[in-house]
Formats: sequence, structure tokens, C-alpha cells
Amino acid sequence: MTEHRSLLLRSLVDRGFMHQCTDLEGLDKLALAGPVTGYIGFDATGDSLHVGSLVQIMLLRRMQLAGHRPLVLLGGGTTKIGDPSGKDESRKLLSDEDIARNIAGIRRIFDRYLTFGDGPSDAVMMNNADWLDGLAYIPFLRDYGQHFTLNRMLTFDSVKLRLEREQPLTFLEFNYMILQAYDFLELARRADCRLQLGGSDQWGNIVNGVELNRRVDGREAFGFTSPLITTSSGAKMGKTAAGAVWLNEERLPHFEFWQYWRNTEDGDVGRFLRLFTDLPLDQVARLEALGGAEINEAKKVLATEVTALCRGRAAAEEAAETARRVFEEGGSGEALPTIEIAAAELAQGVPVAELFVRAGLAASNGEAKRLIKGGGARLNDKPVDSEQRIVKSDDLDAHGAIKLSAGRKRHALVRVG
RNA sequence: GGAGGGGUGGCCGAGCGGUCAAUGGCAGCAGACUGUAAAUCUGCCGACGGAAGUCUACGUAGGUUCAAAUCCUACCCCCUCCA
Repeated sequence: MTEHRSLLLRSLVDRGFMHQCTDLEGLDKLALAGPVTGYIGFDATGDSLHVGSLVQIMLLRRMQLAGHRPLVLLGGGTTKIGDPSGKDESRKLLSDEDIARNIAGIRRIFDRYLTFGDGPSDAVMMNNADWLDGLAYIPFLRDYGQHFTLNRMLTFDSVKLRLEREQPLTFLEFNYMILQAYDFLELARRADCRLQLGGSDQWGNIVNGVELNRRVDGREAFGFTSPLITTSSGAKMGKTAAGAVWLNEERLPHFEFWQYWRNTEDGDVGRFLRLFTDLPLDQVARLEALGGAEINEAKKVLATEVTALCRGRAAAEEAAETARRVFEEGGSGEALPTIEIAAAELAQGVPVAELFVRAGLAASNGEAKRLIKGGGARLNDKPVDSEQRIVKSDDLDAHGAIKLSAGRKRHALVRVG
């Protein structure tokens, strides 16, 4: 592969964002010529995004940092269909109100990563419901349907895999590909968008959009995909005990977000630093080179940098400090997830198991008791010896808090409130 | 429309009248070992209850039986082949 001259491609390739590109040379030239508008579509199936979408978000950030214009396309229209890529089952259909609420939540996340505005490299956000909702079926089929053949559509993984596994694929979902291709065409026309980026599972959808642009408008458009990010041991990113690792703080406290990154596997540290932080590559190389237990220092940097981007510098520093106190001094810290309990209730006494459930450290009473039986539960750093233990006001420590721990890594504070 | 196969716990997948809260695998949680890592080993892994036990669960609704995930009926959904 030849050297890329544009800052954009060098940055994307060097930092590990590239999986496939429809035309590297061409894209390189385009990027050298001036600001390029590139978009990524995000579904509005939930009111927050999780770590699984972070590569895509960072992809847009890298674009902006390289002087180009990122375009966030919210799938207000396509969400009503559901992308069949990588899934065996149809999504349940969402109502318009649900989708509107989800879009509002997602919008806030992007403000952290991108600068929106009217300048040449300012990010913009669009919603494909604006053009999809009003589509007239017959004109649409006549104008665009003729550019797609079933023969070709059936060869795309999103469709092929589903059929091979003998899983149902509805006509509704089958159309997703066409609509996403049409999105690209609309964005090219409306916002001079020439590039679509996405995860590697989007390749088929993206290629269709590139081809539609060429066939309908004779426009040269580009597609670029990022690799599917898994951990070294092969697991998909973004799941923990508590569920998904959400980017929204309402869904996941800063401390737990920081902890997620702190617990990165050794082999992933360098790759994640390149993908998920803005640290210069030479600094990443130094951190990555740390051996043995020293790699932990690199993990702390990773955690703090990623958290700073997503949640703000102050939140990141506080989480780091709390972690230091909890893990290196065996104490507790302000930023641990905290629940409140009424003074009167505590005076009366509360069963430990119930407290663990309320603190979110166990999903049910039974689970909390099993945790205790297994020796994994601690109260103020002392093992809970009995499932029947009652927690009372005496258990408050000098700072007026009770520290609950499930295993060595999950902690929570109970305060009187 | 016809014929055949199938719908089981977060997922995959056994069970095919009682011993089934349901084998096994994956995922998850905890313990040991470590470096808040990985790998490995051990235990746990529906809810409520101190326990005995009670409840909820095998597509949906009924039925047969002392007893049903397992049999019958109807319905819904999926797959394959035929028209």
C-alpha cells in the first residue's frame, strides 16, 4: 500500500481505524483537495449509545480533527425498519415518540465529541426521517428500485447469512439496504456528502450507496469501514456485569465507566489508546511498551483519557482518584456509586442482602445471598459472614457511609439521606 | 392452498407422561492464583423464604390425567418441499 498524503487517511490508518475502503487513492486525493463531508448513521433504537458505537464516534472526531466535516445521521426513519445486518431476529418496531426521545438522548452524547456549527469543518446532524417519511412508494420504486437487482442484493452478507441460517428476513428489513443507499444519495445532494463511514458490518450497505450515487447522479462517492473491535480474548466490547457500558452518565456512573477501561486486557491497551483517545502516537507507543505489571500505568492513562473525552476532565480525574483510594489504599472514595437510605430505616436495621440489591450490586435477594454464601460480599471491607446480617446505624463509618463490596472490583456506598 | 419439520431458561441446544426449575455448551457472578490483566482451577447461576416449602417458567388458549415441557384440540409464528 502506498503512503497516504492526506492528514485524514494517515490519521485513520495509523490509529487503526481502517478495515476496508472503496477507493483509497481517490479518497486521499479528495481529502487533500479540501474539507470532505463524511457521514455515519446511528440508529435510534435506544436513548443512549454504548461503547460499541465509540469507534464510529471517534471516527467522526478524527475527521473533524483532520479538518473535515463530520455528519451525524440519525436514523429516525430507518429505525422504523431495523437493520438486519448481523442479527438473526427482527427488531421490535418503535413508535414515533420513542424514536424522538431516543434521538434527543443520543444528540447530547455527540456534543462531547464533536463541535457543531456552520463552519467548513463544523459537525452537522441530520435525521433521515426528513426524507424517508414522506417517500411515495411508486415514484421511489421507479426512480431508484430499477438500480437494484435481487441477484445482487441476495449476495450481501446481511441478507445471505440470514437466509443461510434459515432465519426469517422480512421484506421490510430487506429494504433497509436500499433505504440506506438512498440516504447516502440524499446526503450527497443536500450536504455535498461524499463519504460514508461505518463498521465493517455496514460494508454492503455502504457499497450500495456508493453505487447508487454513481448510477443516479454520476457522482463519485466513497465508502470506508472500521474493523469490528473485539478484545484480545475475542469478546465483543461493551458488556459488563451490569450490562452495556453506556456513554450516557445517567445510565452508567463515571466511576464505573472509568473502571471499564481500567480493566482492559493487556494486549488491547495500545490499540485502544490509538482508537479511543487523542494521545499522540509516540506517547501511545511508549505506554504500550510497558511490560509486566507496569502496563497498569498505561491502563490508568487509557481510562482517564477515554473518560475525559466522554464525561469531562473533572469527572475523569475524580474517578481516577477514587480508584486510587479504593484499590491502592483499600479505602473508599467520593465517586463510588452511592445510594441513600432514610435514617429511621437504618436505625431499625436493614438486611444486608436487601442493601446489596438496592445498591445495584446484586439483581435479587437470592443473588445477594449467594454472593454472601460464596464469600464475595463485604461490608466496610470485612467479609459478610451471615446471610441474615442486619445493617444498622452502627455500621456507618467515620465519614457517615457504609461501603459495600461485591468481589474486589465492584463497590458502592450507602449514605443516610 | 397441500405435505413435512419446528417453536424450551440471556443465547445455542437436550428432554418427549412422574425422579424436570428442566442434561450439556456459551455468556455471566464469586473464590483461589495474579498485576483491578489474560489463562487455569473451584463454586454459583428463576423469584420469594431462615428453612420446610411456595410461586412463576418450556409459542398462545383450552383439555385429558392423581401427575404434562412431554398426550389431545384449536390458534399464532418460523423453516423446507410441492402447487
